[in-house]
Amino acid sequence: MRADARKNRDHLLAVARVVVTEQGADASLRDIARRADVALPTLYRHFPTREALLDTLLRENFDALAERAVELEASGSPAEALGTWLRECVAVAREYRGVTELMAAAIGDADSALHASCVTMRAAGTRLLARAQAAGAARADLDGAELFALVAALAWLGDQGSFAPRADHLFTVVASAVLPGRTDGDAEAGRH
Amino acid sequence: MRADARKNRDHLLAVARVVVTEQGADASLRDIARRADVALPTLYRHFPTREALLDTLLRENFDALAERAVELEASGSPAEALGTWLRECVAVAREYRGVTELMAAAIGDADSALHASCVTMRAAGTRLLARAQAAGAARADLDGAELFALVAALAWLGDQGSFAPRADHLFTVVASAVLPGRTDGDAEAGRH
DNA sequence: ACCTGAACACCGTTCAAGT
DNA sequence: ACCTGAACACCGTTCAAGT
Repeated sequence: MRADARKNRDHLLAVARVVVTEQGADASLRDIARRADVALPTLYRHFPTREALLDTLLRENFDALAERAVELEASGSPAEALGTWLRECVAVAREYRGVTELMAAAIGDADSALHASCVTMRAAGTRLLARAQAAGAARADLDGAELFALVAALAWLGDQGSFAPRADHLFTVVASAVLPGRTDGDAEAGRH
Repeated sequence: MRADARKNRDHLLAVARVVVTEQGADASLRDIARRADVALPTLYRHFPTREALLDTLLRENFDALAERAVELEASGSPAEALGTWLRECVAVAREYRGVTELMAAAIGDADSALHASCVTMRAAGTRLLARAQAAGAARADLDGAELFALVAALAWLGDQGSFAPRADHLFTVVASAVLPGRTDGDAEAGRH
């Protein structure tokens, strides 16, 4: 890649991070290009699709979650590991508004630029879930795809302004369905 | 209201019902007006806001849910009544794509045209929840606002194509958190 | 190889003019 | 009282032309 192109790409990404933080995943691409002092077709050249751009913004965090899962697999109780990881997943999925719809679309579309990251994340969750199930700590009738969906739904709740104040408590409620009988390690037990 | 205006209004509503079913809650207003053979400002005159239009489409169903709650309050076990009502709520919220975001926005905004309907619905749920809690059947640390949020989240799951096949099962999972210990009356127990 | 101006077809919103 | 044509400011997407 030519030096000027590299510079444009990096700058576009930095600006996109700001704008998507402000406006969410459906931010105006025109606005991003404008604020990056670049013509719109330049943005399209580097990121042919809105998803390609968001993929680049998200992949880092998604892959970090997969690594984090490996870490947690080796430590603590299976139940606590899963609970902690779920909480961190929701936090990452909430980093930008509107990402949950994207996750849902990407996991189901092999052609999506985000697909690989989502599949990696789901696989990591599936391993943690299986370990907790083997220990009898997690609901047996759940699979990784459903865990992924629950994470997305909980992140979605946090994205809706009027539900956001309840999002933490509702995480606890749903987590208690995934990990029945677990009383330690969740947000509220840890708080008092 | 003048006869021609009434006719326009009714026709707009009928067309909107079709278009919103096809395209979801963010359907093109221009398209609705076009397919109703009416100029765009005519649509704006009758429904000054997209929300005002959707409110009219939804109010009927939302109010029916409130009535349905009254019916269920007087019948069967408190747990079964709540479980049945929750399932029907999710079904109504899934009637049009994108309604869940709208519900979340409307419940938190007193100026929204949908606000009253949402508040009525939440109140109905709160009564059913309180009855189930008094019977020791429902989780004590939940309130009506959280129940409303859970319904919206479950409906949202059903709206995401890739999650939709899991939506029924995830309803059962979440319902089991709201109504712990209940083994009858849910979709899966009823199916075998 | 990379960038840009300019166009195209859309959208929501609003105003002044018609009947 | 009600409806409409037409304009405005936006948007995503793409092409031909520049360096």
